[in-house]
Amino acid sequence: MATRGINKVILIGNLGVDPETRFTPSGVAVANVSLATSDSWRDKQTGQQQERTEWHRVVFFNRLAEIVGEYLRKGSKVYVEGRLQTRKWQDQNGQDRYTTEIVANEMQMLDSRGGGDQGGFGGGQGAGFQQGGQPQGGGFQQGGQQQDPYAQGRTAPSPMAPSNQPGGGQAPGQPNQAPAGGFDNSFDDDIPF
Amino acid sequence: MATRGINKVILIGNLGVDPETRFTPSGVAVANVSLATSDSWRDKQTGQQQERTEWHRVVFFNRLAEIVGEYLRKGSKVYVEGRLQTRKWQDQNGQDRYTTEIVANEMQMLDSRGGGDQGGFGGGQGAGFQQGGQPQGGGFQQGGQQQDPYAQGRTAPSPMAPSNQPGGGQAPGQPNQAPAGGFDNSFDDDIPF
Amino acid sequence: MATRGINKVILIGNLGVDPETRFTPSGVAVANVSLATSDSWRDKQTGQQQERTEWHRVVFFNRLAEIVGEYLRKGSKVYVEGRLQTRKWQDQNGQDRYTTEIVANEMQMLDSRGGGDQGGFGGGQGAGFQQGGQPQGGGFQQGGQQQDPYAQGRTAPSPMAPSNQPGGGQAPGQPNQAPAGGFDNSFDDDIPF
Amino acid sequence: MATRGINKVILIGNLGVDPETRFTPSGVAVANVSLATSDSWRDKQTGQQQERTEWHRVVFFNRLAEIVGEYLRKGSKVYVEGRLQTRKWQDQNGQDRYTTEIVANEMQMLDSRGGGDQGGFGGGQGAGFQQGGQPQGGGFQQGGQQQDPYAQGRTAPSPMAPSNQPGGGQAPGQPNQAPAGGFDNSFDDDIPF
DNA sequence: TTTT
DNA sequence: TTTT
Repeated sequence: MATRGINKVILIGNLGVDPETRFTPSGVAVANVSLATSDSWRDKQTGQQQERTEWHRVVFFNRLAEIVGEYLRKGSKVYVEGRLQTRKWQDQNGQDRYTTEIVANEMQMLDSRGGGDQGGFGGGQGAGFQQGGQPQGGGFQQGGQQQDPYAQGRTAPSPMAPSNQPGGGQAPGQPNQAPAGGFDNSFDDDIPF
Repeated sequence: MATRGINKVILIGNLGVDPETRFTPSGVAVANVSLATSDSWRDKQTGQQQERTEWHRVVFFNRLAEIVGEYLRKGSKVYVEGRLQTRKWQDQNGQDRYTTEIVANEMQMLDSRGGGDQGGFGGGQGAGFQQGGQPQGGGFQQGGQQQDPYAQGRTAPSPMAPSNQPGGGQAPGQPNQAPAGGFDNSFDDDIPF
Repeated sequence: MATRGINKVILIGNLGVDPETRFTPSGVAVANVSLATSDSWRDKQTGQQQERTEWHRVVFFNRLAEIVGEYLRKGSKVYVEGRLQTRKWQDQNGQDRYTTEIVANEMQMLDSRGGGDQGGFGGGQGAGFQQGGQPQGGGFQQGGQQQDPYAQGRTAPSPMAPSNQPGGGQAPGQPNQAPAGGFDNSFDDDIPF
Repeated sequence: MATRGINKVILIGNLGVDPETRFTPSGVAVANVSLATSDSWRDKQTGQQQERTEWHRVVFFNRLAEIVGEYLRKGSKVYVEGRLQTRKWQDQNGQDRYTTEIVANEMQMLDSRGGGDQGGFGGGQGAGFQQGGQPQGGGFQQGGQQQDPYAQGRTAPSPMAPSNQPGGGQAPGQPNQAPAGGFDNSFDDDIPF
């Protein structure tokens, strides 16, 4: 009921890839999104126009995750409100790694027609959705240490849906959209997202 | 002048340790702070009271950094507004690592007497400070890849801010963020902050 | 379930007077608060230090209202998050008037000991509270036109708890904390709050 | 330089009418905009779908005002960040009136093609603009009491106070907010904006 | 009407 | 590592 301190993030940006939606074993929908925000400014020294893009890893749960999976696409412009959360996980060498995500509790689509590079969007201009309770996701994401380095942005299971199978990849039969097994992911050992 | 997208963070929390303030070779003040925000809620299943603390790495530049270094202490309660920024750096194995920070552009002290466990605070209740321009810090923090795993929260130079201490850390006179050879930091190889 | 557009206000300030808490006929707790935020800056022309205080009318409902009534006092420092809402009402000449309020959905006490000029505060430093659902207050505040010019900050019934008594003043027997009947309020006919 | 307290508003909505841009006698550009945000929810009692639109009066100064005047149109979808400010003015009976506005310091266009019902928009998807200093507008809007009831929503009827009167409105060519002599404005005596 |  |  109570909250001590404020932890609030507000983003407006575009999806870098299609959302990855999956379900936890307990049936909770989870969607991961990579969101770009860009700053541009003129360098005072050189007078050059500068631009930097910041990529944000955003996680949605429950109904919000389903809406994200259904309506958002690569390129979609969205408003996201949420809170910062840093997860700890271990890479394949057993070393601790940290990934900071925005756990969304509100989302608004800012495109007229879904914005992405794919059609079939049913929403209008600026449809918005909220998520009630705090600590979403059935608590499984509050977890401390996770053994799974795989994450959004790769064709690999997400850390949000950890699976400790040795050979890497997704155990068959799991309600996960990620492609299964047998692929070499050694190239991205250190990539947190 | 222009900004595409919104990237905004609002935090109210307490400092976990005293701020680390230093100056870049070009004379820009930089302060690092570790800020805790806590959520508490009652678990619906067990009825148990739950609490989770989230730690945020916050970076201040210029005048804001000086104020932080002067007035904030471990335990201080502050309001911080800023933007999210993920830095890439390499650990000693040459592997890419990422650290997400809040680059502050506004700060307000929310203690009556500095709040920390140390006295000597000159501020009153709720003194506030803002920072004008965007991309602060002379641009050096916009950098892409950094070689330096050292960070705030350790008695070691931060990647943001090399310090010239003799006994380990940064070699004197080295105007860069690279780790100075010869000191043992193996204990924190994987700690991004 | 859906929201179109974003309407968000974030305030940190001090109460100008004790909160006014009352209950609607249907039993919903309502608290009104007058919150001050101040800007200070140096005038570029004259070099003079300038200060301006902005007063905000904040409304709390349900549990949040009860907490406000119990723990906040004149002088208390609080964080408030909510949405803007403009109410229309009619003055005694039947002319339309408008009052803009912040309908709070989150509140955090930022004092160590309640901060106000009155004791008996049970909270600690930074106790926080949220309110779940949107459109709070049982919907009665969504109302269009209200006949009641009385408002917070006066010893008079609030527009939030409208009562259409002809002679002005509070009808006896209503579950309202405001002082009842027989007082002259003609002097503030045009004051919206 | 300092700010005591936080006074922040974040809106995403659509313009109800074309912006009204003008210049103060000292040459400061000022743009007024009426922005709609809508909430929709399902009534718990009746199960009926409910919707409410909130209208916000937003003021832009300087460069931001010029951009608004040039690129925004009725229907445009925008992100606005600013602070709340309540102005006091007197109606023709000498009675004090109050109008609450959002003084914008950041604006982002969220349409692909300006969104409004008029073409000619040069911006892309999500062009953003900020305004540096605080107290914008040359200080004239910080004023305490203003004698001038004229505001946005005249020359062009505001959605808040629509009046399609032919003879009313602002005298043409008058590039300021001062009351135009000898014109009948009795019809909107009580309209604060 | 607050706060510094 | 903070705070309650």
